[in-house]
Amino acid sequence: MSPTSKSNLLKTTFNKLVQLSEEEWAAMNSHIKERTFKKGEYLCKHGQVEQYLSIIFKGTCRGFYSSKDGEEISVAFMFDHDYVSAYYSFLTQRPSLMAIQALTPVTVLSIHKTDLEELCYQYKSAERIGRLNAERIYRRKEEREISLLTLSAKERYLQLLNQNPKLLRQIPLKYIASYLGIQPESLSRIRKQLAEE
Amino acid sequence: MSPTSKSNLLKTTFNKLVQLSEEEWAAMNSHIKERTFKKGEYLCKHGQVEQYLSIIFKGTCRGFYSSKDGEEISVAFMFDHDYVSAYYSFLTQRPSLMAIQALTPVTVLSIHKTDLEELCYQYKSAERIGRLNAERIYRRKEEREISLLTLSAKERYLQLLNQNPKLLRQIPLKYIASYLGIQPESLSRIRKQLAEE
DNA sequence: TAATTCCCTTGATGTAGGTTAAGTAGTGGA
DNA sequence: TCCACTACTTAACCTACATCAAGGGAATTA
Repeated sequence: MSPTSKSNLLKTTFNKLVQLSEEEWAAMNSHIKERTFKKGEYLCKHGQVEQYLSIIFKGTCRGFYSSKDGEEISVAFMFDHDYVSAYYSFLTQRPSLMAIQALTPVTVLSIHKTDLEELCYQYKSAERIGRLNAERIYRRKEEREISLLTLSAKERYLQLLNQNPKLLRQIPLKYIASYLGIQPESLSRIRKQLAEE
Repeated sequence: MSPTSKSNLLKTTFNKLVQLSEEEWAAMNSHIKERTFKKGEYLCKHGQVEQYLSIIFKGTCRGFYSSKDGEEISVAFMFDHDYVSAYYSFLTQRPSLMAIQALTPVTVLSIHKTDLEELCYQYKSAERIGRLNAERIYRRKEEREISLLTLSAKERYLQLLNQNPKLLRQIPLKYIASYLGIQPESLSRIRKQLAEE
């Protein structure tokens, strides 16, 4: 795809949060950096400080924690045109507990923390972008909390498929299992059950 | 307690988020409203739009959702000097899915959404307070997500007691059970088990 | 192409927590 | 004061999911 369509993606995405003037847009655009990752590479590792707020141009990522006993817990999957960032680390500039890994080859359009702060301070939209993003992901966590507290693993799986059918094809089942809070074996059995119905 | 100490509570609390000038502080203080609730009353009901961001001067509250089958799911407990608000509704000004109930007689110091927006727009701190609050509660949800995904009910109970021993005395066990994602009977068993050890 | 590894599945068995039912103690209202 | 109600507990039984062990197929590497 052409640089123009990448620009368009960014423009569209940011405009959902704040109405940027041509001037603001041009200033922001000049700081956008394209980054690519191979399958399996990390956009952000555990312990690293997240420098970028990015939007996925093409590809699939997952965010995950590591529990004390070394197990990986997937907590988010991100696709084309989604935001991607180890958000808490990005906000606080402290070492990240969450890692972000490319599950396919990935191209993202990134803006650096410093640039975003500077730009948006200048244009009075920084706090707003930050606030709206925080609110958005907070809401998502709240929904997830309800889902974890009230639904069975099978119901959560169906909900997930319903919300995001792409998952089925693109993401290894073991990651989906950990996202659902169950073991891969259990997910296997749930899928078998559903296929038989 | 005197009005002065109430002022002090507010000043201290807000100053943790933003450094307010004397002028900003005076302006904000003039819009603070004291509200009281009896035990069992609601600070915000399901379906209502949350108008206030409040700080508890004295008392204990719980926030809870209702699942489709009519069950209550407690998701937060708030004590003296904590923020309290049906936050998502406050942010979006849409009807709240979360209700907030006084578990004891409660006195809060509240600022109205409109006043906060106006004030802080004027003083350039609005978005900042909003952002920092959203980030704070987001982080809490993230921690809770991990806890729900990786710990057993018994471990979550111990973690909760550890973080907030007051809970033991002040909050009915059935609410704690629902917060932990288990039935009251199961919490009973867990408590018995722990007592025997 | 063979070898290795990873991913997914299946089966057998174990366990945390759910469900149902019953009983006790404390609390507020008439 | 008695009644009704709610909060909490206990016990018996049941279910969803975990754990352990094994095997097959696809993908990666030599």
